[in-house]
Amino acid sequence: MPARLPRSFFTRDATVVARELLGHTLVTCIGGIRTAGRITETEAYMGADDPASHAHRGPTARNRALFLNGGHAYVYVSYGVHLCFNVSASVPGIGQGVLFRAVQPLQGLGHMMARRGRHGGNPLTLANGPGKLTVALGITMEHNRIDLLKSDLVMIEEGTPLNDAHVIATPRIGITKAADLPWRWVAKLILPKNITLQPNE
DNA sequence: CCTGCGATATTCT
DNA sequence: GAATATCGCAGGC
Repeated sequence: MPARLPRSFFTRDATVVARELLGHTLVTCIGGIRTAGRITETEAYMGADDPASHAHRGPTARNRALFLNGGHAYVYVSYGVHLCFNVSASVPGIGQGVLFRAVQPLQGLGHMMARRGRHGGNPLTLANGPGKLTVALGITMEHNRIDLLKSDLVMIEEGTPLNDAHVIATPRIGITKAADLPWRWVAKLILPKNITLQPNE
């Protein structure tokens, strides 16, 4: 079993954590079922200085997890329907975090497919979005605020880091404020449909 | 292939 | 009342 990423990985700025998370492994062990995915798409939210961040206006009942020490889970309901999974970054009192937007299924494929129901048939679209990823991995609001370095339910294990040659930085998705900042990172070999490679890339 | 829209928690005006 | 860190469906081409 690979080692977990250490606390010092998560206590840095969210922009650094988001970039460095690519290639590592998001693991859940829920109901005795181990599922895992390679992290392929992340976004950084820089807290007080970032108008697109949930933490921009300070702590609330919902966003409290973002202000915990780096390495804690922040799970929230998006558009009243979907769950999104984040990890807190930086140090206690600073509301930074990283949104997980996509993973490549690695372990427990059958369980992920079952959790996704009739949409689980295609491995390429099993966990390629923030709402899909939480369903596939079995993440719920019960996992909000847990410490990913201590919990046996949700954890981040060491994988294979990606070189800059294999990573693209782009603007974040679905936001209107600070929409020009390139704080979304995507593993190049698994490109979302709205990205196209140039011939010399 | 594409575009429009419903669902509806939480926060802000 | 309006906006939002989304997804899947319906319908048109």
